Amino acid sequence: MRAPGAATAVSSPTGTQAVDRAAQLLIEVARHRDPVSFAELTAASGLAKSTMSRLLTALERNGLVRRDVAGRFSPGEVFVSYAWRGGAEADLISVAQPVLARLGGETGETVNLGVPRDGGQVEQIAQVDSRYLIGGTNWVGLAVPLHCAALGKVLLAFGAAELPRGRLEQRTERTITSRARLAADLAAVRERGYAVTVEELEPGLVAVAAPVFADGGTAVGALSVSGPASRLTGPALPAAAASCMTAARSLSALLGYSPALPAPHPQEEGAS
Amino acid sequence: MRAPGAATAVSSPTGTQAVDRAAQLLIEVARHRDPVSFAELTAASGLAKSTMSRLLTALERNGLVRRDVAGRFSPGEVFVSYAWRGGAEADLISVAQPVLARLGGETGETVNLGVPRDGGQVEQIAQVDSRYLIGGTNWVGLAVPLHCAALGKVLLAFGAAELPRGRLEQRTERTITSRARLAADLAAVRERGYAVTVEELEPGLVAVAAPVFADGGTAVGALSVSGPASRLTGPALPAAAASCMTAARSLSALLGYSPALPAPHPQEEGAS
DNA sequence: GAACAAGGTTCCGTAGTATGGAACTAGGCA
DNA sequence: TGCCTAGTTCCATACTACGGAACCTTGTTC
Repeated sequence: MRAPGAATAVSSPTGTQAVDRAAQLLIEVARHRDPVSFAELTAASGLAKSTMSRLLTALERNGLVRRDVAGRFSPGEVFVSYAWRGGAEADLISVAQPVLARLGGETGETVNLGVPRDGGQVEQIAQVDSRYLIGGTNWVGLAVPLHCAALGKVLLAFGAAELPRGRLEQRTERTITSRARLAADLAAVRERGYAVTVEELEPGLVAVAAPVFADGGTAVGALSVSGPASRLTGPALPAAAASCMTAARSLSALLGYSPALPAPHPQEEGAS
Repeated sequence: MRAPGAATAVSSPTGTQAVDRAAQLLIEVARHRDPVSFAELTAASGLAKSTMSRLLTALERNGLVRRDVAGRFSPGEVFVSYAWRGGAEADLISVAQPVLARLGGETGETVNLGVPRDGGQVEQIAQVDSRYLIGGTNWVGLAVPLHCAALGKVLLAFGAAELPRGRLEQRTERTITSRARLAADLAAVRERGYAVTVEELEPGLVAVAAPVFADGGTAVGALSVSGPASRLTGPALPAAAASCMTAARSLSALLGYSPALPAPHPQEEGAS
């Protein structure tokens, strides 16, 4: 049990070497979009072939990974079953909660996590309330049109949602209802990295939002900071946006997104 | 390291005791719809508290489980990230492939795996071809209306899809276009456990389909056997249906569905 | 068609690591 | 305040996981 050529001495006096190694293996497999080969895993972990073989066999026996005919590994039934079970949204909320709370603490404004819904809408699935007396009411469960919400614009800009056909509803006099103007706005969103809506959804309501990426660079949701136009004005707006982007990046990192790899240009073809 | 009171002697000379135990723990957590408590896990596994504590800490450290404020455990970021990444469909296909192959071998007819799609359609995502010269062409990627496909009827009957608004398209003269008649048919589907379409989608095409449940009893897809009306007639039809149901049950079991628990009545309120 | 190479599995002696009991700590309750 | 439940840390023990080497299987080269 000497570890002479081990890649990095983990220096963990935890008493769970085997489990840790197996867990890392599992993560490696789960992270990859395509099946991973035995050799790749061996190289990545720096473990002996024999150890790899034992660990992978154990994971396979338990249904945590599967081995295709070519001998490459993908996530097993346990993962597939989990994904189809549909409980992932509830778990996303609790993964996100601490991040939301911190963003709320920083800005003092209403914070929301939004995900795309069928029918060209975005639904708020988690919220932290404003610390002010005047602020957002409870929006959890509420779905609003994509084109006039900061959350929605982010989802559109980063390819997490598509605009429905038909006319764009004019919620206020400042709502963008021209697809051309919206496309230009979305380009700006991609450029800046965040979206802004100023009284486009409701008079007096201002919001900023930033994208949340899952592993692999897919945008899966967005984080927003909303408040009354009276407070979110002047320098407060970009400040809130900066906090929002930082929080969104933290959440993305929690979901395994490594910003190092691709580039924040997931969707070039524009929105629908 | 004696295992005196161990629940069941695993009798595994595999050399991966710790990993196996951790894997079982992880599965236990992933299977449950609600967070699981430390005590429940200890009881379920029969392990010592100290061992549990170490294993759970290791899993938590690696992001495979999370611990909420009450100390209960849910699947961790690795699972959440996997689920949102969207690769689960590709994995479902490969999990299902062996089951499809066996069903194809048994019946000789075209076998398909279908999942619900937006817009009231069902898409075939995997297929095994008929062994006959006349049989289904390649339907993978093809989406058809729910109400006139056996796969679609199953999805409707078991709550995996909803009928879209608007008129039901009349594909053939035998297509069911009355919502009342369809509802009656769906009730029969629930009763029998499988759906049948006789020339309702295309003249000469007969199909049977049975539901696939994921862990927790949610219907996530359906398995079908299709062939020309000339072959799938008389006793061949219920025979194919029986094989189809058996295969669907196998696949459900692979996905962690335990038929023992609830009851095959996931949706009482009818379709849409 | 035989020798070779690559990729994985099995075997095996070793000692490091995981083990369970007990002691310990932290809350909740009366 | 003291008891009780729930979980973590400590520790000596010996079992389990370790890595190297031999072995097997499959595909490739000449």
